[in-house]
Amino acid sequence: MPAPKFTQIKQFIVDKIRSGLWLENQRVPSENELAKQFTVSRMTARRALSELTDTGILTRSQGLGTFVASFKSQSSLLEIKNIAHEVKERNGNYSCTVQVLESINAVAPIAIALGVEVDSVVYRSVIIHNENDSPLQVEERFVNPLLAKDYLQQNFTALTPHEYLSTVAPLTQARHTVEAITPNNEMCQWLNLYNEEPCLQVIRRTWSVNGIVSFARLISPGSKYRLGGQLTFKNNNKAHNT
Amino acid sequence: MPAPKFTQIKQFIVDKIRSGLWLENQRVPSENELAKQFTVSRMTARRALSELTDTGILTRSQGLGTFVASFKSQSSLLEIKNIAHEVKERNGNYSCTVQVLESINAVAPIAIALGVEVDSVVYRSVIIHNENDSPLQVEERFVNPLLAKDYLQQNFTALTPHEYLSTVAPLTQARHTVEAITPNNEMCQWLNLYNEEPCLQVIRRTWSVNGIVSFARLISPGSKYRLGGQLTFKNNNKAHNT
DNA sequence: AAACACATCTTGTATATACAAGATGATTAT
DNA sequence: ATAATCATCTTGTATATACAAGATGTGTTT
Repeated sequence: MPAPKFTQIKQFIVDKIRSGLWLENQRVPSENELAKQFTVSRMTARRALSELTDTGILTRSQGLGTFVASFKSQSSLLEIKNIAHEVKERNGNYSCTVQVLESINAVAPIAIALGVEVDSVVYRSVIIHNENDSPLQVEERFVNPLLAKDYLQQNFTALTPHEYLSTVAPLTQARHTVEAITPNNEMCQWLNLYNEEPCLQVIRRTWSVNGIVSFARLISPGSKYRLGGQLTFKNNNKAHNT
Repeated sequence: MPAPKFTQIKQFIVDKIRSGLWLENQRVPSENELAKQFTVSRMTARRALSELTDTGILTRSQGLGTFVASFKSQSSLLEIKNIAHEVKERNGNYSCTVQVLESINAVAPIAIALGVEVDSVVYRSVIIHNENDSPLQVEERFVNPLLAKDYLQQNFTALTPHEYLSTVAPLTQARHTVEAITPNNEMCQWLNLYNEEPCLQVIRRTWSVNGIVSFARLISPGSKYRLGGQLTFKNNNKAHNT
């Protein structure tokens, strides 16, 4: 069974660009030209062009034509993956230990980040994620008790906090920031760091319909952890989980 | 002029999910059901479902149906933007100074990263990017001289290295890693750091048809710079630059 | 020379139709 | 009871057609 026609046309265009034959901002054949060239209908040629436009490889302009997208000042993307999956992907031995699971009174910055009143009760958990029994990441999480009231009763060695929270409050949004920080004493102990090593800190806030569900700090030693990402000119594979 | 029909259907679906009425993994109406409900053709309803699938909001499975995508272990994305644009976007005063512009003999790690022979000649530039005359980021770049032979003759205060390289060698791929590092003495001087502050380091390798064009280290003090990103449930706006 | 109208290219939206192919449950035959 | 068949739902691919709307050059008129 051959590849669908629109896929063949996509591949044809991507190859031209990858090989450098078609340069940035250069015009690509119109829908009608491609349709004639590949003896397909205009709608099929259109589908190839549209999908490549959606992935950022082409840009289109009504009345003008279709062009190879420009790289200039194009923003690239980095992935933040689930740490347990990441460890398992590289065949590491994943484990985690729950260090703290408590309810505290929120000081101002925490309260503001969670959208609750200062000094009100919030839940806090600290979990250490290990790769081959060596600490790789500390996850400190503050949770809005109104939106996840059974949080403290969970067994987080079985289900990660993020997975649990996904079930109790449907998430609608997530925001991240990444920065380099100096770990404090407590953090050095958790991460088993002798000297103060710079750490990568990811802050993740997740939102549901009813407000901010939780607020997490993911801290990893700079020598052990890095974020990766790439921007490439290949067909995107659509994965389906049934 | 009202919004196109397929957009209205997309909005309808996104609203249901955002409001929490349709939960993760829940089934959404089929193409035929939506077509009947909105009195449009099946192809129009299909377009709405397909586009939401491409953006990761829905998942589809032939023979089964269409479902609200799961958040579980979903990887989120961070943007790496052009630093000059970033400064200008927040109304800062952008400037840059060229510290180093030379040709050197590549030591092993540099040569390997560039895909050239050890000890062969490569170009090196160090540029400091300032926001309001205070150093925000150091860009150290190693360039393959075969693919950009006029690199040393450029005026990088007018055109950034990345922009220049885009014109001489069509880029086909880019790869990034982000990590937290301790700056060395030289770097502290460039960044005007008195005490050793953790820094965020982005390493960017760009590829063209003929090989690796350049290899850049972008280093910013952790207190001044962070990467941000969000994952949200809104319609994506397609911007077109003519 | 400037302004207008027109033809013609482009992409964008929308429909109707046809068949392929995966999943599922009900029916039927063994 | 088990297995095979079938009908029917779903999504996936592909085409032909129609009109809308943006961009551009070519005449024509003023």
